[in-house]
Amino acid sequence: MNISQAAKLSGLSVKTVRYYADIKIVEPARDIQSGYRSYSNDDVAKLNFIGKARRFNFSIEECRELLSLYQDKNRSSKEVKKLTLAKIASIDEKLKEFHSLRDELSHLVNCCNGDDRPSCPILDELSK
Amino acid sequence: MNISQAAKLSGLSVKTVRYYADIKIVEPARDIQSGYRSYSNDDVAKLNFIGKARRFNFSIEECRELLSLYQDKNRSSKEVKKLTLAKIASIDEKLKEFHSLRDELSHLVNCCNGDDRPSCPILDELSK
DNA sequence: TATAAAGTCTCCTGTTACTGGAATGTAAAG
DNA sequence: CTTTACATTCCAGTAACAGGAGACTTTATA
Repeated sequence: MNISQAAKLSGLSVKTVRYYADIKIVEPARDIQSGYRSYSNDDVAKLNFIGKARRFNFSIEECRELLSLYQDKNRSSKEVKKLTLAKIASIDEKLKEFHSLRDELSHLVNCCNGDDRPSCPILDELSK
Repeated sequence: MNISQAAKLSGLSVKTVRYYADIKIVEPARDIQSGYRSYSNDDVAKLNFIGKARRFNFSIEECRELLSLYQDKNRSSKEVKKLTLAKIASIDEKLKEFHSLRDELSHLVNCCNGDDRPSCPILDELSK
């Protein structure tokens, strides 16, 4: 099938699918006549896989790794679990950061009158 | 003072400080002899301000806005509060996303044996 | 069948907020 | 006077694409 069909089936944009071909993560066959990319069902399955992994916040390089594990019938689930645990840990870090950011900001907002006068504890804090 | 001094006082890297000059957010004077950037205490205060605002997850453009509010003695605290509330809202969104990501991933991890056998519910989920 | 429209191709630029490095020039220390 | 430290500009790279130009192929319509 052509690229737009593959894009539709995988829920990705044509641009993204073409990008994935460029970076050699999903490399479709080529129609010799037209030079058009020609996607198999298997290619679409890979696109789907990557799309999902991306939504789980895995980077492209991690997707590459997961994909090769996925295609390796002898892989151990241990390896996949390890990658996933590392991902969870990095998400936890971000969660912590954002939580404390949020707390500090909302504290500042609560101290700020939000009126037409210039006095503003938010700016005061930023300039300390 | 020279750029390295300004960088040290503001807790930013020299590269970053130079970058901030390039994008015209903190524009120091120039030494006519050497062409070196020459930072005043006021410039350093701005660098500090920006550094803090960045740590609060404000983008450079938002920093620009906050900085001009900061320098406007007639600004109303309302404007600053509005920006900050918007920032909190966007952080809340990210928090929500990351929370649900985390939950899904840890659910998958709990289902995965993590042994030397190939069966892996994580990959199964990604390939669905 | 001629033409128009839709789809595809490659290549280039821009995004965010810097970081690293090369080549070169200036200032301070010995 | 030379070494060393610090400064300058300019270019490339980062992550993961999106947008657009110009050219070509395929498909649909008149």
